[in-house]
Amino acid sequence: MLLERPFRPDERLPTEAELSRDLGLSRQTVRKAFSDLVSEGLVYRVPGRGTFAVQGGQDGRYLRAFGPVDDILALTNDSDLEVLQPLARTIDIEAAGRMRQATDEVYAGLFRREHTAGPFMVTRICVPLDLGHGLAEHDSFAKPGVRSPATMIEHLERDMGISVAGALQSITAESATPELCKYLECALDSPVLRIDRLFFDVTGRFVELTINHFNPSRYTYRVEVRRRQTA
Amino acid sequence: MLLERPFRPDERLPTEAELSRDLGLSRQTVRKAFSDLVSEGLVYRVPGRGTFAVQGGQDGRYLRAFGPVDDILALTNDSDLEVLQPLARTIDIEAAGRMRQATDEVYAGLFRREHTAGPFMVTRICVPLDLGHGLAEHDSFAKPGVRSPATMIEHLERDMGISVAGALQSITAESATPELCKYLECALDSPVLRIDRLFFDVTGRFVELTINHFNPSRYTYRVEVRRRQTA
DNA sequence: CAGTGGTCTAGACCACATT
DNA sequence: ATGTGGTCTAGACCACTGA
Repeated sequence: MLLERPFRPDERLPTEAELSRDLGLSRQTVRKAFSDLVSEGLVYRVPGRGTFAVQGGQDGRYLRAFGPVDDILALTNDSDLEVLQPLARTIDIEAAGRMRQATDEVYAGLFRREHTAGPFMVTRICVPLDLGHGLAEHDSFAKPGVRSPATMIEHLERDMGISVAGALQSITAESATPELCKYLECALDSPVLRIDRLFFDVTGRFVELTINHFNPSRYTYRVEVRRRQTA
Repeated sequence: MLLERPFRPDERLPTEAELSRDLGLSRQTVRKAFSDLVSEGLVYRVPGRGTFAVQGGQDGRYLRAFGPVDDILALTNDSDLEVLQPLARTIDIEAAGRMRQATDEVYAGLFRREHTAGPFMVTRICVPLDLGHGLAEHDSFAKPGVRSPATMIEHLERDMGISVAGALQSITAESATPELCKYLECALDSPVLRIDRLFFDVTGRFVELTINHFNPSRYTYRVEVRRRQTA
């Protein structure tokens, strides 16, 4: 209510001091309002720089859940990533489109995650060209057969200076293709869980697309969803 | 850090005034700390009464996501619930156990949700005995064949005075059984999406268990997950 | 250097619960 | 009447950013 939309993506919003002065409210009240906007994912704030509008397109068809993105990758704990097809520059119109890229090219590769109990997930990972350049040199993503506890998100955050803010997930069920059977050690046409994740950073830019297939006998996706508590 | 665990479920915690005095902090600082605990789902607060510990058992294996529970039921929009098997008192050891009931009995029924495009979901709904008594009289749940835009959550909240706080979800893929094929209009052994939801109220008590099977060609589960922003 | 957001203190008034 | 959490004001200091 406080701020009149619309703001263009990445547009800088008025500062706390300005709003406090112009609206005749205390700074703490303005801060509370901004804090709520951040919680709703409408703006992001950078200490020393200001407050900015998030890129739009969150078309409301999605449930908005708030939680540690790190935990989405909870499967990462105690699991290794194995390179099946190294990350390489590829033409992938669909992936490029879903990440809203201007080109048809992305960096893409095929990977597998395994537990002690065996492989439970095959993932195709796609990243935009500019981010892929730096990543394609890591053995963890580029060397066929290499196993490591790597996570693409970690590399994006640590080495590329990106702050991943969240992901859009689409979850469905599919039949196992011959390729999936081979990698997941399941029967042909048996049901597999498919989860697509489109990651975005704090500015709303899409930074990674993963298409994940899970062997349901070795993995169940568990999520706790909580009603937004305004307390 | 502020408060030393453990607190028993529903145990009353010190008030803001007490902590502020005893710890030598301002009340606003204590409030901020409580606010964070609420966000993490560790306590709940009731105006005029106090602050209470949430029932334990959240064993940490779950991703904690924060979002409007109402939206979990987003599928509820523009969809009707059809009674396949009315809500009735039944012995269901597994359901009773998952809801941590003392007995082996629950109220359970089978329902179906349909779009204009046709049925897309079959759901088995289980509620504890004490809650079921009041619900089994609603036509929306008790009369075979009845279709209505009902939601069990709505009834729990509006008529039973329960505040649903969230749900534990387990998501996996299964093969369609003959019964599911009939109801979901899909092929035998085709993949279906299964989502189990265990709902709890603000005190941490489990109030409903639903076992949902989706026809993946008519429904995809979409969720936006965001990293918890402490801003 | 001035401006930004992040944190903290201190005090006020309110609606609501309990006694 | 008392005590609870919810909200607001007013002012302070800090770390960090950018010019």
